[in-house]
Amino acid sequence: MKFSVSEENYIKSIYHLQQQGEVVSTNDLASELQTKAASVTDMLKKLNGKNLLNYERYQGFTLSDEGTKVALSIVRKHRLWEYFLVHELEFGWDEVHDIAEELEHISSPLLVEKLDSYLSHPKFDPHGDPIPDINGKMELRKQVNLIDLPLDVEAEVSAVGSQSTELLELLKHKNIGIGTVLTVLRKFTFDNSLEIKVRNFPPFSISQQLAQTLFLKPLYGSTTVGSISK
Amino acid sequence: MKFSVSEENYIKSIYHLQQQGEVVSTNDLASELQTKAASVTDMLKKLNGKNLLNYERYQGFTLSDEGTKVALSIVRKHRLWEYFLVHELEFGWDEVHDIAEELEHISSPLLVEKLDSYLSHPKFDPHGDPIPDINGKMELRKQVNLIDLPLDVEAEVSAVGSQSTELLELLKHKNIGIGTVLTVLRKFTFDNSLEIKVRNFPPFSISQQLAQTLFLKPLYGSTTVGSISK
DNA sequence: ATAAAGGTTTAGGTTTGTCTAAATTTTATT
DNA sequence: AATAAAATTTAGACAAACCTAAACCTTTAT
Repeated sequence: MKFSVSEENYIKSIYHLQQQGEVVSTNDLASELQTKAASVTDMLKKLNGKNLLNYERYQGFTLSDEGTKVALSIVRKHRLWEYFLVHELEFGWDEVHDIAEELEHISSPLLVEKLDSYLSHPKFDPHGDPIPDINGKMELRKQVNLIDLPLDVEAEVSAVGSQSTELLELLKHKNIGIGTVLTVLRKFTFDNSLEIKVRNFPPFSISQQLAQTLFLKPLYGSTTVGSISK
Repeated sequence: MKFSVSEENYIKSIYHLQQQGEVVSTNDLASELQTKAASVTDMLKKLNGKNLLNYERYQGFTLSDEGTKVALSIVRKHRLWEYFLVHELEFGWDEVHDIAEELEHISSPLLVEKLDSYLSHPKFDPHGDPIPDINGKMELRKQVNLIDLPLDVEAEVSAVGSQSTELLELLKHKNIGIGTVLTVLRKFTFDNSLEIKVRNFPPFSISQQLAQTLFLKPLYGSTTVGSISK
């Protein structure tokens, strides 16, 4: 079955919101998509009619198994293209999101599989997010939020919680990226800022807001986890 | 300035029709785009309003300089992507047209330039068509239609006049592709069929219809030719 | 030169995806 | 438990891109 760009964007956003809290609300989706609640309701009816949603009016909604499958295939395309843009075309990891947002709607399934082979089946995109395989399965990194990382434990930055230009600019300034290995030296309760240490750099501090967007993998540990595929 | 996918498709089709005869008609464009004449008129008004056309009602139309610039940038993207699909992703040259038709609408100019560098600035796409550079300039092959090729002259197939599946299927069967070197042994006036010879194959015959779709470059000879760029 | 034929445009309508404003349902408060 | 507040849905409109049918030019043929 084929879907419009608009339908695909709704499906993908619902998927992402579901990662946070079980059920998704009309208003949350509207603000995620920069649109109005009334427009969301219209689209929900349409997607529900195609059996992509579990939807009861006024009660919130989630993706059906079928909807999840569609979402995962879009996420797969998005992350494979991001990988291509960064590792082949030499884009910066902070420049690729908008382009991948367009490329993810190219419809050829054969293209996706050829791209995947060409890139040697990467498991994670340049932001550290896992790339679903053709059946929707992906590796799950045992990730810890930097806020929760114990003192003096070495860990590798594996994902960032947002793609905003502002965040990526700050990370670039502080020389932090996917793969950076660091340890927390001190935590200050006054403002929840952290003093951290990166190899070859003097210690420096980062704010609570920044720490909350960084996810790390304590050195060693990764598991494969199932998902929808029927 | 940004254009919708629909606008871009109209611009590209007008460009291609102009390659054949000077001025383009509403009906020709409608049949090229598989749509109705009335829809074409609607879009013509829109494109004319954006100064992309030279248009007088009932009198046919052509692309303005600005319109030509837009067309060339779309053609550039289409042909670069085709090159990528065939030479990097290992698609067959007969499988890439529809995918490139989608990819050509991805808007990032930086992406196009990075792709061009990545591919080492190719001058011709897998069908033998020239790829415009960033200023719209492209090489022009001194091409001869197979019908017009003199007897016993060695020439290399450099372009095919259509992308129809039927044609490509037949070419595959006869082992003819871009780069194939052949000579014409005889011409039969009864049905205008040709007896041709390809190295390492016994001579075989091809029909007038097929010969008309093949363009060749007599061995050696290519020129750079200017185009819109102001 | 004029009528028929053919091509083009206009008029009015449809679908998709959006919107505002009003109505309805749920939730939160007292 | 009743009502105020907040969230959601419905109703009615709009723009883009398409359509059919009718009107309008241009070309062609007699």
